[in-house]
Amino acid sequence: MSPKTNQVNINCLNCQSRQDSHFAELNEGELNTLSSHKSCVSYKKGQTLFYEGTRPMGIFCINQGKVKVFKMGSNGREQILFIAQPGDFLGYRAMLSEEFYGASATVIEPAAICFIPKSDFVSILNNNPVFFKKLMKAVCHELGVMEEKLTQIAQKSVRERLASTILMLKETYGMEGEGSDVIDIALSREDLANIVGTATETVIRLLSEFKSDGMIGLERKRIKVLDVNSLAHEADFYA
Amino acid sequence: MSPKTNQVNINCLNCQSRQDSHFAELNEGELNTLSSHKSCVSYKKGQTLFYEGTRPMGIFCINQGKVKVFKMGSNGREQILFIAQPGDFLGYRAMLSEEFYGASATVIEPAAICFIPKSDFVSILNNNPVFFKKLMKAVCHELGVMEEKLTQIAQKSVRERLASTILMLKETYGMEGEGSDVIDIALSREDLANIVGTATETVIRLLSEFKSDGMIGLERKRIKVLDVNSLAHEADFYA
DNA sequence: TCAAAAACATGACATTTATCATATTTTTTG
DNA sequence: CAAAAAATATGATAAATGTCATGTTTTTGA
Repeated sequence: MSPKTNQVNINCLNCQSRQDSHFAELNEGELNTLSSHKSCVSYKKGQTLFYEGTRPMGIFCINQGKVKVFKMGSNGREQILFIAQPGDFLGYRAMLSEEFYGASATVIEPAAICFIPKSDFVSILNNNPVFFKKLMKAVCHELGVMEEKLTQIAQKSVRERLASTILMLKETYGMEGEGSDVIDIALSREDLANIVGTATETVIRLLSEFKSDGMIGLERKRIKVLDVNSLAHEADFYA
Repeated sequence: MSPKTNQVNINCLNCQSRQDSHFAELNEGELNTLSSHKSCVSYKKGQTLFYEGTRPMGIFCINQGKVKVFKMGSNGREQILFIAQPGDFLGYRAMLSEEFYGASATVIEPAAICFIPKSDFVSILNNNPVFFKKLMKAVCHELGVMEEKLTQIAQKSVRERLASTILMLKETYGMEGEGSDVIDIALSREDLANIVGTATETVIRLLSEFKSDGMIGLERKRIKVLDVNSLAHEADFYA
């Protein structure tokens, strides 16, 4: 209808991000099925893929960009559960447990994201036991990761959690080769606070301290990790 | 060898707890396979089923009793992830993700627990897609529950979390009918603190306050919920 | 490009919660 | 049963962090 949609054309067969995804080992037939049934859309920063409390109709597969997945607390603050990047699936947990979405997903860096209808995804799941097992393994791993995060939030100080989060972000989203010490996400201080589970002001203050101590550099929004060892020390034991 | 073992004989076919477990709908053949391969042991309070960091060799299925599953923090305090009861499986998450145990499991109320070797469990999983799907659904649900817990710990005050935990314990472990307001677990104040994620002294103080305010009663270790509404109010919004 | 909005930053202060000390009660065990 | 150990309880205090206020810088959008 509209003269210009934000629809984009991505074929699963040639998808660069597929190698990093659970779809890596699907056969050509399955990939063609996916390609012909899915829809692909480009999103701007701030657009929301799905909202907590709504019913999942399929899964999202990220081709490009980054997406924050978060729950809204009763105080109105977001708790960011993880940040998805190319190759990641979104929304399959709620779909497979047949529940409403337990979290919302909002784009934080311009993205291209494919949507695969529930029926197609489930049909692949039913016909490909290897894929099913791989996904099961992934969910079980995720659960372990979440239990670890829970323990960290429950037991570590904000200072320790921030140091630990910076190191994690560097590992997960650090650039390749040259400048690998720069965290390559445009994260606001507020988002960072919502990962760590603290107030925005506290993050700002602690970042200043870490900078004064020479552990990190701050250029605009980008955080540069200067001293991994000191940060690791801050992260490990009670301050 | 030993003149008197703590071995017990439980047949899956007649197991009362099976109705509450993921094994509820296995067929007779599968149940017989389970029964002939598993071993069943009775445990006293304080005994440990498995330790964080070790390799899973199978799954534990609880017939009787209660077990706390926890991670040890770097400060030496336990973070209790959940409390398992009859019908619950333990250790399948790490087994299916092919990782070491991410948590330890220790008996908190005298228990009878069956151990099913990995190969038997996996073989049922491979031959029974319905069971596999059910388990997948359960893991996905668990993940959602864990994400909710994470958000609560990150965003709510200790007071709110304690009120919320008391209500949860009443729901999950409350007795039937008469006296359904009594939480039927022998939880030490320390264990309770390790669920809530706070210091033992803080739990003791807050329990005293809740008691003064008439929201709960304390008889020995048992907590009696007297005013659900007030507790819910304490749990929901910032104190 | 410029104005408005959003994000970032810093100070002052209040509050929650952890920690340490110590006393009392309950439970365990020889 | 008595002694020892563990759990519970309470007070005093300090530290960490949240909240509110306000100013500055950066980003956004017309």
